[in-house]
Amino acid sequence: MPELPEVETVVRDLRPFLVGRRITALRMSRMSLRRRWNAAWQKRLIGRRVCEAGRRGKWILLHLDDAQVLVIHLGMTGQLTVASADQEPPAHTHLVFTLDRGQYQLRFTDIRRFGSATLFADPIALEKFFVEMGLGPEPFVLESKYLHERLARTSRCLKAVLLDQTVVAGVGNIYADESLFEAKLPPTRLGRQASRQETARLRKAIVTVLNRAIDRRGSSIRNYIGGSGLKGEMQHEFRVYGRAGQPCIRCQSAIERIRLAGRSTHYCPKCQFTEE
DNA sequence: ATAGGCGCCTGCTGGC
DNA sequence: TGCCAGCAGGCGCCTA
Repeated sequence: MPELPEVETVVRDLRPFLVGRRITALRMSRMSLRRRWNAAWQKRLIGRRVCEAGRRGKWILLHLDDAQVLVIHLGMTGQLTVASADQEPPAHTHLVFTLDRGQYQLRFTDIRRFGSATLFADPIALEKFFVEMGLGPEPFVLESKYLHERLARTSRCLKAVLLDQTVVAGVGNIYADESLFEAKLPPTRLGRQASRQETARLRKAIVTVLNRAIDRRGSSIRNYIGGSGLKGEMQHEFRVYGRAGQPCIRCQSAIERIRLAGRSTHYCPKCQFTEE
């Protein structure tokens, strides 16, 4: 579910509630998450104060006062929220952090359990983790020259490349489709067939689409909610995602849906295939 | 080395 | 009404 705009919204929502707060207790479910939660981490977290909330790609970073970093990935159905302790946590809540005197809780809920929670000793260990997985640059500092180099050496289609977190961090299935529409490029075009001009258009489109989605607090299709429990509004402004059969907003052609890179892919068969 | 496919999970929807 | 297939915003691992 959550791509960069949703994760950014969660972080922005959580920041004022979390920064300066101390973790005084931690309760966890027996269900394992994708990256298995280590029971020994409990001891390392109690008594720590949150000093910063950040994001890298789709990863949420909670920096603690002793340099440890609690890293959370929302997978497909993850929710990270701060809520009053007197309201019952929803089903599938796997981690509950009591804050300060217990009036508020930080909760990690994840129906499908594709998400994860990991604790790193310090920012250096975290950086090593990102380097080892080859996490690509943030879209907002993505350079067209770099993107063109990455595209030039692959025979995968543009859709597959955009989903690859080692090329650019944070784009997922929705915003890949929306970015390709914005750039007027076919999702099926091979990476190495993309010209410099098209690459520049694509880079710009990604930034435009992600910023618009952040302004709308992300997309809530089924499970997504922000850090304060509020839904996003971007789903009302999709131009291709989930619009198969409906008219293109630019040329009225029916939006098509195919399977690409194992994912449902939406595009306009006319204006994304017309040479600029 | 690269690219495609499957598995991991649960819940919901639509067709029969 | 009930059942079952198919689908869902992600990623890691395996194989060819």
